[in-house]
Amino acid sequence: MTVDGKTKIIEAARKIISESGTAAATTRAIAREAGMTTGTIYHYYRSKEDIMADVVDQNLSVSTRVAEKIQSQAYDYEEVITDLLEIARERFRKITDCRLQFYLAHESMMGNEELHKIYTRNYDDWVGRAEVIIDNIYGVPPTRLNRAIATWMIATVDGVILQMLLGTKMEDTDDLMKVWELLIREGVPAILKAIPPEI
Amino acid sequence: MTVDGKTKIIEAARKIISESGTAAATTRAIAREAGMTTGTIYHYYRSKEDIMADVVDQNLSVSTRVAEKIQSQAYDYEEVITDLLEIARERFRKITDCRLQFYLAHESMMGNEELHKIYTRNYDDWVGRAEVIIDNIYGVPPTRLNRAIATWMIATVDGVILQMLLGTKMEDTDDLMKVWELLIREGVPAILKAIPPEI
Amino acid sequence: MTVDGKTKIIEAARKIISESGTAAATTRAIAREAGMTTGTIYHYYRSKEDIMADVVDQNLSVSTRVAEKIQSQAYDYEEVITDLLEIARERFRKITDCRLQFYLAHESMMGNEELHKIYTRNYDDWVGRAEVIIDNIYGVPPTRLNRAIATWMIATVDGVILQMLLGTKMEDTDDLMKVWELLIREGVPAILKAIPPEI
Amino acid sequence: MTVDGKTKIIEAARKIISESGTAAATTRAIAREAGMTTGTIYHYYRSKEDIMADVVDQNLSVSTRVAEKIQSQAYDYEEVITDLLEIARERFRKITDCRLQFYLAHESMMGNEELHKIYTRNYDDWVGRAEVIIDNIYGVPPTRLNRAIATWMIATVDGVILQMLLGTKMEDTDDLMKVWELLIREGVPAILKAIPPEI
DNA sequence: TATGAATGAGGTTTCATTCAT
DNA sequence: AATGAATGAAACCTCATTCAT
Repeated sequence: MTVDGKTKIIEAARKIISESGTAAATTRAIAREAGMTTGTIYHYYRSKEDIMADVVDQNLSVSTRVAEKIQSQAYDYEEVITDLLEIARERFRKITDCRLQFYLAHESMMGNEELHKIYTRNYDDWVGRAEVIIDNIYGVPPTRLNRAIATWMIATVDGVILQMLLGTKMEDTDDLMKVWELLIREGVPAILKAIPPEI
Repeated sequence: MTVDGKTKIIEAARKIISESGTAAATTRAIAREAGMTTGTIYHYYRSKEDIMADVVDQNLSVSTRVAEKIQSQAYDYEEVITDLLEIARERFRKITDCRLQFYLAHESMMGNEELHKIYTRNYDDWVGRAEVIIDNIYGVPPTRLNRAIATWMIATVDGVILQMLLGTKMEDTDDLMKVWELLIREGVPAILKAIPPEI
Repeated sequence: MTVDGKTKIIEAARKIISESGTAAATTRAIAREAGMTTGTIYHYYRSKEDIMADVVDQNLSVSTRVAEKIQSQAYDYEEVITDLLEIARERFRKITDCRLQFYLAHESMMGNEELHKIYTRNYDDWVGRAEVIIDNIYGVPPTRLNRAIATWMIATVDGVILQMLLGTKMEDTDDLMKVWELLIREGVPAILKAIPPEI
Repeated sequence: MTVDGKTKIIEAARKIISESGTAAATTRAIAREAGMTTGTIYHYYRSKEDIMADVVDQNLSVSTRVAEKIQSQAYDYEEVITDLLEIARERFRKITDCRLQFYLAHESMMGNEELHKIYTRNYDDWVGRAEVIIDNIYGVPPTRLNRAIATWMIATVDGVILQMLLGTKMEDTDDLMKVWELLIREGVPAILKAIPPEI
């Protein structure tokens, strides 16, 4: 079964962006990588923007699928912790996909309305899920700060990935994972316990 | 006292990038904003890359100055906490500068070698300082994970700012600040206490 | 009875040009409008130029049919006048067809050799017919200027239509028609009478 | 004194359009004709459309100047007739400029709003002037049809030029001019006289 | 110091046309 | 007959950089 044109184009674009950055992902380069001419690209897509939209879509759909996995289960403490660890490990491993994600974030910031909507929706979704998790697994009544805590939890992984992408010499991933686990197991409960009841 | 050429150019570039992103920062645009012509720019800088390097340098030096302030004091617990809170509040407030920083980070990620070096050096520096702080204020003997913890602390603020820049509907800053304080005061100590001594 | 391919193509091309101009009449657009693919078009026509030639041919053949109607009658003054009025009224009404005609004229003007030949032939024909009419209905012996007069008569209607197509705020069509009638009934005879016999 | 860039570009564009049609007036062709590179063109103009706008402007301003010449005088019959003859003769002679004018008319029809406004304004202006002339030189009281007559007078010259541009084998210009003169001197008065007073 | 015209490589996009199926 | 993927030349346009003045 031959791979169809759109797939080839998206794969090529992903590869180039991951390896050489956005600037290198010109239509000509994508065409070359995909083994076709620029003309052919426009047989499948109406503009470069459309190509990028598809690249994003595919990329975010992966992230979302991971997130969905969690919610579909009952909130068993150990299982959820394991999943949260897995999510981080997964993202650290597929640093390539993250690169794409940051490209898209950048585009979104630059005024791409379409992407902006997608991102707003997605972060809202992710933070919402994290909040539900916090509400349910720590065995304490929900507080007004739970959503802010959820925001920090999502943010913290993004921040680490940002550093990875920036190429900082980082502690080996194992140490980072250990701290992530400690943060979930010890840090968050400690924070929750410290929140005064009147809030 | 007349402002010299280099300064005018850097200021112009900063303004354009902050307001409209790196893509808008063409030599022509910078020249216009700086009140000179493209030709003149090349009297002060040999290439656009050199300009960008200076923009980053200046920008990061501001962040570094803030960080230095902390280290220059004795490690009084309350004072350091206050400073850490202030750093976050400051960054949330000056979201514009963060924008600039993020744009440059993007550039760096996407293959700009010069920027890459600068960023690597800076994050190394910041994480190092954070580590020293952790080593000193919590009254527990340093562990092998302290550097990883420092990494997460730097990362977490970056991640929140990323969400701000993406325009996500966020909790109000007050809540975010409260959680940040709780993380420093309660979360980190809890993590440190939980680290088994053999590590 | 199924409509054959060529007809479908020509109809599609006519529709597109009338509504959106020649620039919009790409092979892809024509194919879509005709309910076929670009490939199929090349079963019926060897090139786009051939398509355009047929479009013009059909369009002009309509105009010519109108013109022929006149000549096939005896030169009864009232009848001819009525017909001349009808021709103008008809053209003012079917402004859409004129649009097509004007677009094609533009193409011809701008270097399309094929179209150029067709137009030359057609105007020659029309002016010839107009000349015969002038020779016959006004009851004066033909003069050397009759052909030039015929040229102006053809031209004058074209010019008014040009203004209509340009969207100029025009007098209502009734007034224009009255003047056209006066021109035929009074203007032309006056001109003919004034031509000195020695010409 | 060296000719400046804009002038060179406009001259080049005019030359190409006049000689080879719009389709031939690509940016590359204009650049080559003007003795510069495409890049330089964009130093002076922001888009091809802007170039064309200047081409139009210059062109129409010539026509307008001619029209203005008439109105500034008292309405002496012989003088006005001479001027009207001169306008037609002038336009027939400078057929090159007319070519440009028709290009612009076409663009206007194709949806160029800017041009559309210019054309509407100009034709309004021209017809207005023609009406004033008719009102004043024929020594008959103005009728309701005078504006329609003015419209036809403007249109008729346009129509003849259209035929010229289409490359029809035309009567020699002398004959056409004679008929134009007869139309002004004999045709129009005859029409005016025939208009029933109640209108 | 400063100018700004000029360059030229490379960007995205369009489109008539071909050809294996 | 018909498809539609593929081609490739050419369109408009951008921009860092150079250079005579």
